[in-house]
Amino acid sequence: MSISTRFSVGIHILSLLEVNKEGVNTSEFIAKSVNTNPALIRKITGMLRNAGLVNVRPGIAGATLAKELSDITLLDVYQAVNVVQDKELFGIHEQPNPACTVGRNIQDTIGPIFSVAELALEKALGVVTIEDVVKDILEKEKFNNQ
Amino acid sequence: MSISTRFSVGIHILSLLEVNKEGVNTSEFIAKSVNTNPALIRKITGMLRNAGLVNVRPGIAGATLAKELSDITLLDVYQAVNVVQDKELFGIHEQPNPACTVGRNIQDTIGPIFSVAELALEKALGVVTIEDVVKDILEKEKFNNQ
DNA sequence: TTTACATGTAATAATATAAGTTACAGGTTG
DNA sequence: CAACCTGTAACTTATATTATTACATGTAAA
Ligand code: FES
Ligand code: FES
Repeated sequence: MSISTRFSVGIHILSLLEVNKEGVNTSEFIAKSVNTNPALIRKITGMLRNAGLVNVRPGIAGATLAKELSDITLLDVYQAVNVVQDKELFGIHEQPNPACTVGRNIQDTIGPIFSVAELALEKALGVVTIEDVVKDILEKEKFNNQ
Repeated sequence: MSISTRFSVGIHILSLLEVNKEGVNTSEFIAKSVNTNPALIRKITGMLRNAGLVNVRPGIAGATLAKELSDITLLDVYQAVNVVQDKELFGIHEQPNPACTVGRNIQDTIGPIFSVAELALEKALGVVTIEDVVKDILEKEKFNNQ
């Protein structure tokens, strides 16, 4: 099992909006860059818009960033594209046997532990910004062209 | 999307082996406790055995713990039941466009970042043992019976 | 205002994984 | 040998992802 690529695609889109900020970033253009189809890009862009991360409107070609690069964390993107519902990173088996000591307590015991782990993950995503990502991309690019 | 319940079921099984250590924990017995079917329990028990966490052998009824409770972390279980391949918690879109600055660098940039987040998650799981889980279950049990 | 084009969105299909179920081969014990 | 259990494969069902197609709606320029 892996977390949906909507997350990495979301990061990709935002990075592209910065790197290609002089151009017009239509869903078709972005789709070619990501190597998928425009409808999926529009769906994800819509999610990013709902989260206040990009500007995009019906009929008007191209999306633009709605916030400073340094103000968008990977956690923002993670939450925006809705790959994991809150407190549901780990699935917990439903309806364990209430007649069993373990069964009637396991969910309440495991739940908070899983939440701590989930928060640790989110914290790690929260300290990285799209600015960091773009800088790293441009550095790698420079290095490869030497 | 959620990580497979094999993880929570694995924790459930190990906890049950301790709480019911006086009894014979056959796959059928465990299945009733977890509220699923015996074949799935045998599959997961087999994974726990491969990871050296339980003793279980063909023809012999019942599984037992193969290590001290305090020596089994949730990370051990997480890895044993194979819910997430190493370095693959986050899916990354394949074949981004190599003709694009972002496309030809995004994977190498995102990969390490995702690894850090994944390690943060695993670290959080590594500090909790099955002993902690069992203790909490028994505490909750005592509290509910007051 | 009409034409061209972009976004929003729904419907559909293909693919992958999880989880439930059934069946049976093979091991162990009495 | 008989009863019982584990290991495992096959099949089914359910669910989520991703790709694809289609079209309504919005915008702007000719
Ligand atoms: S239902 Fe008893 S251990 Fe989960
Ligand atoms: S931004 Fe991902 S391929 Fe160009």
